[in-house]
Amino acid sequence: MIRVRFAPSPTGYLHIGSARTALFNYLYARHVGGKFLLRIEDTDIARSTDESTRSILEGLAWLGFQPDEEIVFQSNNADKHRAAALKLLEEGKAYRDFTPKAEPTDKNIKETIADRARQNQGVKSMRDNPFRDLSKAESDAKAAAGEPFAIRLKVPVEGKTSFEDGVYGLSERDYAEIEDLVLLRSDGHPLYNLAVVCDDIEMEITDIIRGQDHLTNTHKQILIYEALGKTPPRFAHLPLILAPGGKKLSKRIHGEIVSMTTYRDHGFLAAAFRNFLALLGWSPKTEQEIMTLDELVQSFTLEGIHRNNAIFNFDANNPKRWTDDKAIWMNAEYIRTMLLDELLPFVKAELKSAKLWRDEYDDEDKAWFENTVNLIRERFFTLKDFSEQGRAYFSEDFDFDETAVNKNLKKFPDLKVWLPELATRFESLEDFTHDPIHETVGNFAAEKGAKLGQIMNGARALLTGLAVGPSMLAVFETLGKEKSILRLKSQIAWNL
RNA sequence: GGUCGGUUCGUCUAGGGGUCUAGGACACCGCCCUUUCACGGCGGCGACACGGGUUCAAAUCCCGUACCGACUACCA
Repeated sequence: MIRVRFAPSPTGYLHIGSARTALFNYLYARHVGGKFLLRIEDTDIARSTDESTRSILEGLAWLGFQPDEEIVFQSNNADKHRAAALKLLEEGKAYRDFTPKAEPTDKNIKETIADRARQNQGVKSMRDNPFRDLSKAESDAKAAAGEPFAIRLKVPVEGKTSFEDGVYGLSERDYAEIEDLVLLRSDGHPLYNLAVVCDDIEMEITDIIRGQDHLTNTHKQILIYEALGKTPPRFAHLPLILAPGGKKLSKRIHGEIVSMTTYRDHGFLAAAFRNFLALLGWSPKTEQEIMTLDELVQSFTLEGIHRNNAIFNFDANNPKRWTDDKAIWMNAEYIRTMLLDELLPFVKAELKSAKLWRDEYDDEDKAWFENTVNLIRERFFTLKDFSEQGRAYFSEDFDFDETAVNKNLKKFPDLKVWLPELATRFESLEDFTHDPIHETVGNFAAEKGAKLGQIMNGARALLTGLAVGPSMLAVFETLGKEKSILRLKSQIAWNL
């Protein structure tokens, strides 16, 4: 039985890269008929928060990835991790390091590490720790005397680790490049690499699919597996999702754009976003791009995953491009092509949250509601559009777009009397449907010596507040005789 | 600095020695449709990082360079 896990650390909301990692794990598990598990890696007490855990769970739920077994919280296993470290110490595969803990500097931590690595270049061996070969008696004595110590893995002097990565192929690393990593902090807290390995063993994980940033960690973890006498699982590393310019996509620099909840809150359909995410770093190798979850599951293989990083394209300074163009397009594609019945609940929820929902839409006005949604969805990009651009269809209280008013109304002052006049013509219309409306407006335009478009667009501005939208005949019909007349006569837009 | 990885249109990608004058999608531009448009149809722009090899033949294999990224913590 194949068992995979998604293991986020709760130090923020669900990141777009993590979401994709979760997606790929999920697709892989489903594809091979295995299990998809979830583990919260909350061992960094200083940075982990319950709030983050909730946010991550919420994001996963939105995307539709429910774990197949109970969620594992890594912090609950700290005792087991400690025991493993002690066992390795006992067996002589690890040692106590009595070197005093270095005080953290306030400088950028990444830079500090790189600087130190540069300085140590060619000078420091990975095996020159003075406590590495301390006799057991001496080590025990110091420990008994209460001297604080960390426990480090005793990496062999000669040899190399190697594994076959499911995406990157054969990966080898000389022991000389790997430090004697710390397993247990001097305050007794187990560290990441140890915790991960122990938990993956405990959870019987067979395949680890995670970000490429863990590629080099893998060698350290394999060393731990070996020390523990366990066979390592299979590994597959995913290329990263970067920001425009090829830089790391971070919440600190890029803000809410990297958070999954942002997409939900901006009217994205989970199915559309999931589809978009799947195509970032993976390809079905066909020309089909719109794929249902089932289709994704069916065609998902590790071979389709790329080795090069993908860029999540967006422009923070351009509201129209606040997120990746293709993601927006895909959402629009879903909105206008999915089964209407599947879309309706989402529209209902959106209207409810905008206080535009009326219970009649579920009852006597059901047909009207469905037709209207079907009519206006053609040009919409997100669910938000139903309550914003589409507001005039559901409420009398809507705004007039400035360009619509200027371009289609004020530019033709005659319309100020013509449109109310057209409304009067409508009053005598028995059958307020496509053909009679068409005839009435056509005759009216001819009478006035105006172009049909001039009348139609003026009416559009008055009836919908916008310069764009569906065919006006459909709009008249949808809004109905009463509202059409009322809005044509209204002088509000003229006084703006 | 070291180790490792990567490099096909602006972006996501197909391709893995000949079928490549490099295919698709998004974006952009133009035309058509038309009462508007953000729909639809048609078309256009646009890429194999660079330099050496190997080969009859290289986007595809090898080497080097450049650039980008990851790791190099008693973070995860």
